[in-house]
Amino acid sequence: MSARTAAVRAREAPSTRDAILDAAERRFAERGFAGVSVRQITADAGLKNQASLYHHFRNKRAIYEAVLARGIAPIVALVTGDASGPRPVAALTGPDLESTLDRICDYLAVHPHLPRLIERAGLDDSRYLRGAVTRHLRPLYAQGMHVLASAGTRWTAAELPHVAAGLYHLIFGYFANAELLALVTQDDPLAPAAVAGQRRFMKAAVAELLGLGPERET
Amino acid sequence: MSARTAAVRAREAPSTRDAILDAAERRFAERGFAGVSVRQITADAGLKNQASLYHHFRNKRAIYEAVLARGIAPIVALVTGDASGPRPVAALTGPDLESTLDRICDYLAVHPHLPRLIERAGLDDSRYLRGAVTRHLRPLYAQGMHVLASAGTRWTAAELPHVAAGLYHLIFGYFANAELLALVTQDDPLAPAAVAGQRRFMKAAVAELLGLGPERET
Amino acid sequence: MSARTAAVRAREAPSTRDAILDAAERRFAERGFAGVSVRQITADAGLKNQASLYHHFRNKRAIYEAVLARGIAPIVALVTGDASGPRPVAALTGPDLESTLDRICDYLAVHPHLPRLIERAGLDDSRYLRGAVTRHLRPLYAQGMHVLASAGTRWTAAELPHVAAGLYHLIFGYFANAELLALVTQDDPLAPAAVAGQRRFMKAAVAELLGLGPERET
Amino acid sequence: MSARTAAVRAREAPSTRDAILDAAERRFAERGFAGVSVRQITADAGLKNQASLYHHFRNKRAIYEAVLARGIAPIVALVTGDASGPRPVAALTGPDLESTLDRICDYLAVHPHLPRLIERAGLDDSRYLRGAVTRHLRPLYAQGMHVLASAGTRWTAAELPHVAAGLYHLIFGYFANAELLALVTQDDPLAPAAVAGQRRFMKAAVAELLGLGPERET
DNA sequence: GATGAATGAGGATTCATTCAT
DNA sequence: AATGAATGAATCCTCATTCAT
Repeated sequence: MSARTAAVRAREAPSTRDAILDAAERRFAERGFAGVSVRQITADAGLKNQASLYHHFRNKRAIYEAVLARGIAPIVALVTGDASGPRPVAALTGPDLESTLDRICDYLAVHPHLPRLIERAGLDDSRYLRGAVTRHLRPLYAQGMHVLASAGTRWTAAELPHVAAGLYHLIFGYFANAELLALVTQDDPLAPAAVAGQRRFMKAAVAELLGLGPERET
Repeated sequence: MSARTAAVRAREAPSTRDAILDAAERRFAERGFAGVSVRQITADAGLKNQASLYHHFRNKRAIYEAVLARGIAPIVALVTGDASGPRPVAALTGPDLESTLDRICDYLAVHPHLPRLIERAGLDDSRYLRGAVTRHLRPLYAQGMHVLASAGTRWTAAELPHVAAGLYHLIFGYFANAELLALVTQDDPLAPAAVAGQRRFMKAAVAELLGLGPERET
Repeated sequence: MSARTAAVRAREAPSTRDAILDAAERRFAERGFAGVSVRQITADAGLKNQASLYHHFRNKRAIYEAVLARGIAPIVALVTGDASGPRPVAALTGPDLESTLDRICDYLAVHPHLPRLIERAGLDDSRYLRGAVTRHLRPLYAQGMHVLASAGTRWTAAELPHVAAGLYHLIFGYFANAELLALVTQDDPLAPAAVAGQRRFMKAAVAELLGLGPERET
Repeated sequence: MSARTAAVRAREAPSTRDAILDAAERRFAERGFAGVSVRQITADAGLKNQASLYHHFRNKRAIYEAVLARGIAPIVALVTGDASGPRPVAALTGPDLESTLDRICDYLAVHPHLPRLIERAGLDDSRYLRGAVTRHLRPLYAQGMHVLASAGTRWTAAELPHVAAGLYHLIFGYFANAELLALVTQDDPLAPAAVAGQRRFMKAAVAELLGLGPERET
């Protein structure tokens, strides 16, 4: 049932449920959980009545969690290299590093409200997302730490969490704060040229921080 | 009378207005603008009634803006070196860099909800904080860009905005997301040891990114 | 379904919406827009909660406007003779005049809060009812002027607006101010005898003012 | 004390108390008792704080009643011929009628918000102005009835109240509803020409209704 | 699966009023 | 006489949710 339903769903048009999630994702990213009303979501989803929404989700929080889960999953997959196995040590050391960063950058540039949503969730009172954290973020973190440790950077074990957090903010912060950045720089941070610039900077910075960049090898 | 009153006010009683701002600052940092009710703020501020609050602020947004202004100012001062003049090129190049980062780190570690508040504001629908941005953040950004440009880093002019954003996220992200980090790492990121670690990492990372670190001089 | 539903609605249950309008009409007539609280209206309408009301009307003003529209329409119809065409010149000249005044008098005596409501609306800050005026009152006025002009009274064109206003106040004022009148005269102005008296006076006065009364012909 | 205080007050500048009454009079006329806030009144009166107002009036209602009393008195005086004695039978019969109507018309044209205020008070829930009615309006009414009765009109005793009410509405309605009239006719009803027209119409109508007009003498 | 109606709780804000200064 | 601050109650309206259809 689960598999078949999913398959059917994937094919079969925006399916209301997805329309709700789409609308909610955009809204939650822009205004946060408390700043979005169920009414807005249903309206955006093309429903005429809020009651319809409760056919698909138990309550507002359930929508939020579904949005979060659906948004985080592909990003996690991006980092772990889609194969959710524990293999991708290379992803952070060899030439794979570059392609991983490229994929992340591509994805975030196209879905800038996802990092925004996630960053916001991180800032929110943590008891509201304990679930998502333990389910998605902690494994990701654990793996990242493992990779970092076995990659032979120059950082001590005690420093690794700081490195990890730093990389995370470096990469996600740009896209998450695109709107603010636009306001400050008066330039569109998601324009192709700007994204290209960010990609270059990001790669260089990551390489340098990890002590693996080409510049350091000379 | 006016002068004395002001002086008295500055010293003694939290003056209601400050109590409101204090309460609001904490709440807004934790839950965001939409997530905080005026009722909560007044209660936290020790007022018996919401109406009292409106004697000091026109509306909820005015409180928010006052909180933001009050919170951003000292941080801006920290970066610019208190003297708001255009002098602090050295702050990012010479030995002053270290002390500036130290001061920032110290301040953020003691007031971790301020970076959280600011980061949140950055994520919020920008039209709600256009004021704060143009008043506080843009000047700060302009100065940062100026300093970066004259500091002789290896980055091109086009890359500088990315560098600036990166530094910002690197430094503020850690403290802003302390609670999330605690959840993920199961360790207190604001414990002295952790802060010390972050300080070391931060300095090293900044030095490296700016191409001014001791390692790069060889 | 739509047609049948409408038909059903028209017959049975006060349909909530009408209950709201009924309650609001009475209240607004008694106390004016500002003097009535939404709470009172919902309570009078038999609703348990104010929120229910907002399912039928966008806000308090929308209720007010609906009440006004619903209240003015039949009165306009009364004056224009139901057929909203431009025919009713006779209504003010021939024997129809008497019957028109009779119908108006009958209607106002049964719904005394309608003239009260309308008079109140006229006194209120005009920007709040510009809509109702241009939609209902101006056409009515235009038609009245047309009839008056073609009725061959002794008044000049410049005097006609004053005549029209005078007739309006003469006819509606009595019923609108019934409560005040009761207080002053210590008699019920809506008692059958009193209404009959008013009917006689009204007819005589109108006839005289228009120069069409039987007394003047002798 | 009363006499001297009054004398002093009359001389001595707008005296706050009068400023409050002036502001309240305008506001109450425009929006009615419930539609005016104490804040607005104090602001209009040039006071910086609502508390100041309570130095001069016990509460909002006291202001309203003072405004009403102050506003009605001169109008009553106008009708009764200033000498508040029971003499003015002539005022409605002889040549004095014209001059009385002239004085009323002059006064109302200059103070159009007074009839508006009074008409509004008449429409309001009567229990709020029972005081004003019994103190000011009932005596006026009684006297009017007396005059009418002894003036020898063609109306029967039973019809006289209707005549009185009709005259009242005829005369006061025009000025009270000036704003509405302006909206409907798209002309300023208080412009000199319009007032002159109203004066002519009013005199003619009153004369006719009382059966005393020059036309009727033939 | 979708909708219209209803509802209790709570949202921000304003009300008239009082008190100490 | 005037003001700043405080307050309980009320304002209009929106919240998320449920139920019958």
